[in-house]
Amino acid sequence: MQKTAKPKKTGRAADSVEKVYDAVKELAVEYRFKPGERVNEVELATKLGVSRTPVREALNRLARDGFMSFVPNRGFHARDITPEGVRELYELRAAIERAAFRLACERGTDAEIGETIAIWQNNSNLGPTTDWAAVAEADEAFHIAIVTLSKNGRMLNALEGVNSLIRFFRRIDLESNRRRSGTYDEHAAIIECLRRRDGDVGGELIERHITLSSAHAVDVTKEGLARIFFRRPD
Amino acid sequence: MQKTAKPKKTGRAADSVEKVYDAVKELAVEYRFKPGERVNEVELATKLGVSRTPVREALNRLARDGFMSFVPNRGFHARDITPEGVRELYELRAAIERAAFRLACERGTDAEIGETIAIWQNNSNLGPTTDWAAVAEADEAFHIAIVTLSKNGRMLNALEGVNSLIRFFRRIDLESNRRRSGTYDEHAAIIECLRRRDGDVGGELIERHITLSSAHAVDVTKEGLARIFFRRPD
DNA sequence: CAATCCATTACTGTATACACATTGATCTGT
DNA sequence: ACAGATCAATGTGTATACAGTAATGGATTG
Repeated sequence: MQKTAKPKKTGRAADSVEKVYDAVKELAVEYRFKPGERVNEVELATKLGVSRTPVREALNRLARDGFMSFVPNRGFHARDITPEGVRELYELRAAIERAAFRLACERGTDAEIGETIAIWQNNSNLGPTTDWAAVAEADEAFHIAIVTLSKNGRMLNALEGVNSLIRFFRRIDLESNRRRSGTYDEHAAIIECLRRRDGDVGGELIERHITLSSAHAVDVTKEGLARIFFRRPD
Repeated sequence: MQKTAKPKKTGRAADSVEKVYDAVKELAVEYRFKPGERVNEVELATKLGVSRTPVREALNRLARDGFMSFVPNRGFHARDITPEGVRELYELRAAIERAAFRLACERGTDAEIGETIAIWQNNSNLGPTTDWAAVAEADEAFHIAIVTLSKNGRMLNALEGVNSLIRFFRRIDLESNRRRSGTYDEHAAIIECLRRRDGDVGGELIERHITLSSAHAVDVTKEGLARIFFRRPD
């Protein structure tokens, strides 16, 4: 009997909430829900092959993550999309990453810093490409790597939450002409500060690096709206 | 028929989750659950007069807030208490407040800044007191007021989450001799920077102000442990 | 024709039932 | 006495039922 073929004969799933959470989070990250739209629990439950109970538990989690708003007797509604919201997220990200960079310079071992630099050098060898999803993924990984060096799991956790909330916009931002050019040099300068363990200068650099993106909040929001409403429903 | 006596004749509560969330969060904030202890769903549900369904929904929210950890098939467990965890929270708080202070200096109107200063002056007129809960509350309000001026709701939200996670320790910290003395002067210096809209200097001050507390993480954790395990069960 | 009212439909909120997993105490063989 | 097996008791995970609330659409009225 193959293991992957059948989900075993298990009478109980026992991890439905996690599965629903991951699936719905993915939908929410990509704005598959229209902004402000009510999320129908039975529909979602049916589509995912579970009952409403685990769906509601997952939605409660997602609400605390910032992906859903909840109105009593009116259920869960997908997050909105506004320039202010995007700007605020970028500003929070900048705050976390600046502080984390300074801690990383204090706490990262030589080996860890060297490893981080090596990974960046490999990833930046992508050369010219049009796979923006891959570029965005590498960018996110770069920033995560630095915050990991801060040895502050709470900051890392908070950053991951923010990242999932802005991922949709970050991709748009990186695709735009404005950011494409500068990103490499900015990362290079940040990496150089990390090598020198210059937390003050590097912290300022990374803060500005991110703030530059927050300045485009209006543009990426417009483009995001277009993608949400013009894409094929699939 | 009195209104408060009976919860009306309503057949459905319709806000059980909110009530449970608030009640259990209060317990978690004050460490009424022993660190790591499994939270018994039926027991909690019975005590609160509801069924397990809203209890589990509330616990799922609290898990995302950082008050509970969740292990499949083993339910929800109360958060741990460790010096590293406390330190990490203070560091995250410092990161948010520093950035928010700079934004507050840019974005707060003269009226808002004046109002914030006035509130602080009033609150600092408490004089010598031993009502540490009130002192801690005023302290938290002071910091919240500044972050509010940043006009960044996401930062404010994140800070409120962190605040609820460290409130237990903050009170201990403020009660200790170490912090009691310096706090007033530090706040005064920060307020003066806000008046001058000096975001850079004030940001550094507030960051250091908070980092000073993070340096006591080990001490407040020890004292916290003692209070958790030695207090009367009530 | 527009606005309002009302009945019907659709959806949410909570309780309960039951299957499965874990836990821990008792038993067994050595 | 003790490590491992066994089994009952406890507790979690999900589905379902039902009560109550909002949303919808058509009839009614000005």
